[in-house]
Formats: sequence, structure tokens, C-alpha cells
Amino acid sequence: MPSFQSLPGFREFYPEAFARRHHIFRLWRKAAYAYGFQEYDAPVLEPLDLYRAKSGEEVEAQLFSFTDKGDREVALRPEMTPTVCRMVGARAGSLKRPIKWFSIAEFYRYERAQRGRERAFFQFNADVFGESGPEAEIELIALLVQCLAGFGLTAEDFSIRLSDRDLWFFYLEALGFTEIQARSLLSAIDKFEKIGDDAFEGYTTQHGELAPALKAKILEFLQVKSLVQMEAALAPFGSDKLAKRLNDWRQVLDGLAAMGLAPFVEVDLGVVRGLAYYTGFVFEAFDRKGDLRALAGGGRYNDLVKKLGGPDLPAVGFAIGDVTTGLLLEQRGLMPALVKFADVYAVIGGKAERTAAFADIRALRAAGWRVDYAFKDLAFGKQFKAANESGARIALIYGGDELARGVVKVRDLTARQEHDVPREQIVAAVRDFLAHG
RNA sequence: GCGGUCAUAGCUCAGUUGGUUAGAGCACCAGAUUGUGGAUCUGGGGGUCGCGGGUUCGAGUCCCGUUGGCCGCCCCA
Repeated sequence: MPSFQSLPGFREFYPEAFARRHHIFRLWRKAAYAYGFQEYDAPVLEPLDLYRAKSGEEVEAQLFSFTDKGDREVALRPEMTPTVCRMVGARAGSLKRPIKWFSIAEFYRYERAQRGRERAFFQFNADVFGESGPEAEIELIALLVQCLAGFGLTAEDFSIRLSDRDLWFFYLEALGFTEIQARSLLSAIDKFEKIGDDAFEGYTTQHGELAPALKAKILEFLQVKSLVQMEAALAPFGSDKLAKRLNDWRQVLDGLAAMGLAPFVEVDLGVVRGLAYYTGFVFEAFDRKGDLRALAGGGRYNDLVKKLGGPDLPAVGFAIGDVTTGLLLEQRGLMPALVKFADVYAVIGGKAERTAAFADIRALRAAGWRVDYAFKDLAFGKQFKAANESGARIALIYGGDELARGVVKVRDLTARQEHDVPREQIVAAVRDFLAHG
């Protein structure tokens, strides 16, 4: 039996929903331009290997993948990062540094849809390539704040939790763990906030019992919530690597504070991000009041461009989704309500008047105004009601009396006042009214 | 992938122990209303009761299956 329902997790955007989506995209785009990022786009369908190369089978299970008619294994893109790494890698030699790019695109993941997560969704992606220092992190975290604050959200609504996989590796190394052990511990740290001690089960089965003293050290470091606490926790080790890393932290936090963004940023070493390709600072945006999942996430991935066949190029990036952002804006009453689709509404008396009105309507539209009118001859009362609902601020009245005198009656729908304007001046009159009102 | 729960008009819902041609409000369309605004009144269109099967003289209602929504788990690039 064929089904004509849309596929699960895929969304249809009726005009009202599309208007909400457009509102979100418009603000993201505005923010990115303000921060000097350039927009790009890329294919929706990619070779499956692009995602295998990056992250392995775990990810493959959640791909929309299939074999095409040319026997190629392909996948709908689940994210932008590998694609943009390939694009930048291919032209890295000729691109002016730093490379600051962004995109707004639809992605696809074959997983169970639920609140805040669909199978098809849009993400804003911003990345900085070619800068290995913390300057790139400052720029991106500031942009991420703007991508939420631009809607009217404040530091009481959301926060950016900043963490650092490098710092964890250096710290665990200083405690005497091998790199493999450290990776396993990071995945435990990722889960600890949610499930507590059980998070360490994976480590114990692989590497044996974790010494209580070492575990205490790890949990203690996990509690670090400020730079001061971090410095205190690391002081006993006296390692060069750790000291240098602390300088990077100072630079990031000072830079963000200088931009006035300190209230948005929290140190939270519990954030380590699931995927293994992150190499340094990682950050996530969270709703402070609600129980929403993460709003956005990102971090540094210095090895990925090279891993995908490009040059050795440092990179940082983040992504923010339209679904959770939209839910949050609706909860906070920050989503604008209605689509107003007209500036001017033409009220037309009858058949002869329609001929005259059409000429002016075309001229006004050519001048860029949004003009609407009724298709059928309707009572004036109905037409004024429609004019009101259209969002138009003025109505142009084409009646027999007016046309006989060579004028159009211009009605201010807000003030409920009207006056005559000679027909040949109608475009100028509309422009004057709407430009000054 | 696993578990819970739900499915009647575009939306929100009613529908009696199984019983005539399945209803209401909102929304939409038309008329009252041929020159001035969110009103009122009257009328209208719109349903394979998610889909398939079963029980029964008879199923929106009971049973089985299936699809989809929502919630939780897993995962979260």
C-alpha cells in the first residue's frame, strides 16, 4: 500500500512555520555577516566514505545511506564539518587566512525523532580555519552568543559551557594514565553528570579497577568552575604543557570578557563532547531555565582537514540547530507571531476601476512595494476587512468618482484618514507615506 | 534499535453497555451588504473515524496486526 504521508521526522513548512524558520535564518545570517564570515553551500548527497573516514561505524548506523544507480555508496549529509574540511582543504593554498566561513543547510540523520530532534533539520555552521591560537575560539564563541542573544535571549536564558579536551589529556597524563586510558576516561567524564559512578564501568572492564585516589583526583578536577580553581588544581604538577594551556585559557576568557560576554560563559570541565575528533577547547550552549538538550555545540578539530586528505590546517567550528532554537524562542515568547504580507491594499470598485487599478498596482510593485488586492469584485466592507488582515498600512481606493476626477483615494488604515492623490503621483505618494510612517 | 502512550473535519475535542445517515466550537467559503474595517445573523463545503484484518445481525466503539504522533531509553556530529 502506498502511503502519502510525509516521512517520519521530516517537516513540512506551511507559511506560518516557514515564517518562523525564516526569522531564525535571517538573524543567524545577519550575525555571521557582522562577524565577517562568508557564506558557502555544498552537496546534500556525499560519498559514504566521507563519514566513515571521520568517525567510524557508530555514526554510520545513524546515516541516511544507500547505494545509488551507479553502485556508489552514498549518504545524505548528517553534518557539514567533513564537507567543509574537504572544500577548504582543496583550496587551502589560495584562501586568505584566517578563513571564516558559515552556512545554513539541511541535514539528515536516521534516528528516532522526538522533541527537539527530527530526522531532517537545519543547522547554522560557522568555522575558522588556519588559526591555531585561542583567537579563533574567542571569535566563534562570541558569534555563538550573538546567534542566540540576537533574538533577545539574555545571559539568564542561556550559557556557553567551555571545556578543554587537551587540558584533560595533559592532566590525566600528569596523573600517569596512558593515552588510551585517557580516552576511555573522557567518555566516562562525559556521562558522569548524568549517570554518576556507573559512568566508569566502561573503563574498569577495559583497564581494570581505577585507584580510589586517582578517581578522587578526576572527580575533583571535574568540579572546577573557574580559572582560579583551575590554576589551584594544576599548581602541584608544575608541567610546562599545563602552564602553557592555562595561558590559552586566560586569553580566551579575557578576550570574551573584553567583549562584555563574561556573563554568558562558564567553565565546565564536564563538557567533553561525544566524538573523538575534537582536539582542544570544546563548548556547548545550554538553556539555563528549561530542560532542553544542548542548543549548540562545537570545538577545535585540528587534525580533521589532514585526515580527509588536505593539508595540516587547524580549525574550530560550531553548529546550532533550528529545532531547539525555535522551541526555546517560543517558550520565551520571542517568536514573532504573524506573517504580514502587504504594504498596500488596493480596494477596487468594479470592472472599469480594475483596469485603472491594475496599471498602478504593477507600477507600485515594480517600485518594490508589496501590493495585494481582491481577485473578485467584493463589497467595499469586505475589501477593507481584507486590507486590514493583509497587514497593509494604506489602502488605495479605486472608485468611479475618483477615476472621473483623475485621482486615487489614499486611506491611512491606522489613522483611518483619507485624502485624494492624482493618479500620476501615486507611486511617489505611497513612497512618501511608507518611508515616513 | 527498545519501552510507554495516543490516533474522530485544517485545529481543539464530544460521541452512552456495540444500534438509524458520525457531531460541536474555532477556521474557511457564500449571502444578508454595489462606497469604508476585527461585529451579527443565515447558509455552505470539508471525514475511507490513521490503515488492514477479525468477532458480530450490526463496529468510531471490542480483539489482533500495522503505520504514524508524543514521552522516555540508546545516541547526539
